Amino acid sequence: MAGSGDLDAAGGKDPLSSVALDPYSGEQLYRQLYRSLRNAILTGAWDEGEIIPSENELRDRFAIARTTVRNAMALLVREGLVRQERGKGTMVSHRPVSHSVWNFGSFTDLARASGQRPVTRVIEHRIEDGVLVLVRARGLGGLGQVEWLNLDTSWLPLDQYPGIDGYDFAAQSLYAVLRSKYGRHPARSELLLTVIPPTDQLRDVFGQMPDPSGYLCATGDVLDPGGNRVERTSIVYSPKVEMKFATRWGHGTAEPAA
Amino acid sequence: MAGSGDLDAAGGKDPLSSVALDPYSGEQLYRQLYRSLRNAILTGAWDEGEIIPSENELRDRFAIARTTVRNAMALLVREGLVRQERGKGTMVSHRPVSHSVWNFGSFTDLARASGQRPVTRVIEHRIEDGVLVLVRARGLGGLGQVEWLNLDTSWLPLDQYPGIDGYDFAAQSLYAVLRSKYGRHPARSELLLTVIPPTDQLRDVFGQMPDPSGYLCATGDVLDPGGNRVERTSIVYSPKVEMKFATRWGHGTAEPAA
DNA sequence: TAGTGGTCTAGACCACCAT
DNA sequence: TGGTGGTCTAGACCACTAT
Repeated sequence: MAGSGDLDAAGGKDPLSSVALDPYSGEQLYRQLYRSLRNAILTGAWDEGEIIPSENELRDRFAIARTTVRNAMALLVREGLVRQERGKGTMVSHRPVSHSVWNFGSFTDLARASGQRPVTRVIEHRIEDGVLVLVRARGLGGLGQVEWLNLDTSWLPLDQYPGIDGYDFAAQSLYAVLRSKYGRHPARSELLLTVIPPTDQLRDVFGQMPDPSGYLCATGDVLDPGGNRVERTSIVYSPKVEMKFATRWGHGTAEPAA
Repeated sequence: MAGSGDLDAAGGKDPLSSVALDPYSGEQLYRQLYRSLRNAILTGAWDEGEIIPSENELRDRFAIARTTVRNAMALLVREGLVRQERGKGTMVSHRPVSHSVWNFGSFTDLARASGQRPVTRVIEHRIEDGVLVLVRARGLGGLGQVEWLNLDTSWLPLDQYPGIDGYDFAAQSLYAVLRSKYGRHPARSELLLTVIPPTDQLRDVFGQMPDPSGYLCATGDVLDPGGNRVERTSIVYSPKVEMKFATRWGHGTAEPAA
């Protein structure tokens, strides 16, 4: 079980304790290391600005060449997840979103926070190349009138979730089924924000007037604590949803340079 | 065709004929090679899609390690000036590259992560109702070509910042001025994400083809540690910027309800 | 088959930072 | 002074492409 298997004493922690690299897995070593570090960072294993294990330490620990470590680091640097400083070390550079009013968390949380009932309508439920494609409109409402706020598409491989096409996700929460029936526990998500043009389907669902020039769309993966993909998802947001974010810069004396 | 007379023959050309690397110049070897290749590419020594000398050829020619050649190549690839294909070679490319960013850090962070120089162009600088309206295009680049990634608008009240309209923010960082001249220290921001339709100005700045249906825009306040507004800002992102978000649900073993 | 870029090893020396 | 990342060497094997 991943998650709370930490060890060590004296405030010790080891976000990489359960990580092992397999040269025969078919995946490149530097990619495995990159994924492991990335997962630890995005899981919040280290705080903003905290120093992660040095290149030499990672080299010794995983018995690989430093070049391989540096290849992994290069990917993290390019993504802006870490920054490196000679003489000091490699620091986490991830700026977590805090106190977002409307976040990308679960829709049920959002509904609960606003004190309204979440409503789900299944719009599509089809199998495509061994994958269940589930399209749901999510809204808040009353009985007579529902305000539709999201259009969620989920891709669920049948080999990973045998029989999942038999559920009625208008009546049951998808995540509840994933947890109780398949033992999968969504813990975090990695999303890419894009703008998509209006379609008839979106106009139909959101009923927005006037027609917006584009909709905000978040596409990506929902992952379990170990960094394994639970589902692939795409969420289109109604213009009525106010997407607010709070970011903070640096720590203590650190300041944004521009 | 005077002087260096190796190879060539039929249509022979050698864009690197006058290039020599000096290990004692103080500049790193891979940077010297990078500059030489970059210069040759930008002066049109090779056509779009044309294959430049292979890594092994450059290694032998300049008597350096292949790692050093690859370090130079990595810079060119990151700038989108070349693309590499295994088995084929390294080809000149002028395709735009995308920039992956996690959350909304400062623009300097983006530049630092991509290892390129941040560039600022002041597009508007006017006073309106006692407020300095400053519109800046922010980009990454090079001397020859700049890739514009943001269009930032800042609103700065003159009563709060007397004389701020006298600075040249193409030469100085806005935040550096706010800190050093006005003692204001930006620490965090609260932003609202929206989609805005294309305008001629945006098309002009980003030069995106095809025209996107909308641009991602973050509008809100930049605050100091005490929560006082430092500036009001609006940032429009180029479609080339890949906006990534990581979210976490609950804490430890907590799980999303839906 | 010969050549390409992709990955990896096992070293080395350096400038820089914290102590 | 010991540790860090930055640079560099001199190899190696691989998957892939072109011929």
